[in-house]
Amino acid sequence: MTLPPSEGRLPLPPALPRENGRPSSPCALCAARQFSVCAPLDQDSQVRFFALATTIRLEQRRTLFQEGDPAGHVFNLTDGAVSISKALADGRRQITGFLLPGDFLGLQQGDSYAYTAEALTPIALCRFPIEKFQRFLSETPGMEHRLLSMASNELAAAQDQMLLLGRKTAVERVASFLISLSDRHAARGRPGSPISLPMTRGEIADYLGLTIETVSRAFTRLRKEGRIVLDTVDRVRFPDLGTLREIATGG
Amino acid sequence: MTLPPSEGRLPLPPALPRENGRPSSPCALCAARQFSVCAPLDQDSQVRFFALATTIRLEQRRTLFQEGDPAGHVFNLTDGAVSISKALADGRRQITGFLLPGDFLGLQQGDSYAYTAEALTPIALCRFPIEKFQRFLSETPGMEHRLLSMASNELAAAQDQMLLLGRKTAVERVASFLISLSDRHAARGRPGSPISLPMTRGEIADYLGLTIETVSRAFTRLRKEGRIVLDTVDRVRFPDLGTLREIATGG
DNA sequence: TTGGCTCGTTGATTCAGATCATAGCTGGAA
DNA sequence: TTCCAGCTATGATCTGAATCAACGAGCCAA
Repeated sequence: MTLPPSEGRLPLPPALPRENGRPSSPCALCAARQFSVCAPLDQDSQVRFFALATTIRLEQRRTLFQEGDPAGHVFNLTDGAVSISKALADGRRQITGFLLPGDFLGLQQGDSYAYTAEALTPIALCRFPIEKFQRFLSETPGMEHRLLSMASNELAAAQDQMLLLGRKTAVERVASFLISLSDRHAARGRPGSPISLPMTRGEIADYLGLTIETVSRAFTRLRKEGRIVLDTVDRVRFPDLGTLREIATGG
Repeated sequence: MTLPPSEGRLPLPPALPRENGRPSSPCALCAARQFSVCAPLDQDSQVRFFALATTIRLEQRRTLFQEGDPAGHVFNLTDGAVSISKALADGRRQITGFLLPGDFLGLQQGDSYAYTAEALTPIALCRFPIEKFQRFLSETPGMEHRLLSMASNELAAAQDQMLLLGRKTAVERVASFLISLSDRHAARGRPGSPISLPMTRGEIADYLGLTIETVSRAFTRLRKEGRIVLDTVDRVRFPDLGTLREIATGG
């Protein structure tokens, strides 16, 4: 699966004077900023915050960190898409979330990561040493509030996903997945249709608690019933979001 | 299902001078305090915090609030057990969590509750008007930090539950459920075995994404294999937590 | 150009859990 | 004490999704 370089995704920020170092503040150029943890910071705080960060890039399919690794950093995704997942000893895997620019990773209790994070596309992130991040949190009014608000949203999304995994049929799951991706694009001010799918059918299956074959059959059925149009295998249009939303919610 | 009054649960706090009003500070007597959002507060802050609260009791099987209700309050559970759930239009229901004393409810974005909360047993709670609670949060250092830490824990638990719902077999789900209840009891300094189950088989089924019959069969199988002992239908002993834990994690 | 990957789709068959049906148990009400 | 309603357990059957299998398309490397 190859993504068109300039379609359906936020552009990578332009190369910076001290890429992989500590440029003064490229935040002004960061397309993810307004959706990130750093959104409420004033100019001065933003500079202080960014000074703690190292900007990182990672190629598609690479692992950012693994479940069980000692947790030394937290991350703010600025470009690309990431999956976070947990696995059982025998290899069964559940993807618990797909992250988009502005999403935050690594917030954990304890001293090791509770899940694995992998790049679905080439990604860019701000990486913060966890102690510096914690200190900044406690010194900067509004930051914990912002993180709490983001965590609340994540918790609500997690509950929706539990309803999906526990009680929805295969077609309802796929419809819900597409709707929620579309909504997240729209919430970031980008078109909700068409959207590109940066993940494979196998990754969608691991997210929805299904197999590859069942996901494929659900796509086929939605396509034959006219609920979706597959321009390519990784590009979906929604002729009738309303009906799709009804399917997704079991209406 | 009747729970023995003084076994397996924290005792209800003794009747207070102004029950259902605003007593000065019974927090000293509150068995849930050290596990609650209020744990890190000093004596003075605790009194100010409690002054915002109304103490509430609710009978078994009553609804505290419903998905979609306008959200005016947040709650701190001090005694008993609560289920939180979401439902689809046709009645399919997913219980997303069982809350124990010290757990916090109602934290939500937007102006309505995103889930339904029901009393599994007679319960006692501290109820806070949401604006007063928010104001206290912003005025009291450490409170948002504490809530963020609680939300992180909930998020980690939610991810575990997604792995369960997406990828575990029926027996693994029931074993995981029992282990996690046992662990939560132990974390509160109470015995991890035997434990009482304040919920019906139907509620366990709605929590595990199964049917009543499948939950019942899984209990029977675990019992016949010697992994659990059912003293009564709502009281479980664990002769071998190690093996049960292995079953739960797919080992 | 060819060969060998991976990925996605589709068909045939199997199976874990859902559904349907029945019966025993328990606790509260009369 | 009896009765009844709700809960739990268990057997029989059904079914949605998993598994097993085959194949075509796209892509890269030789």
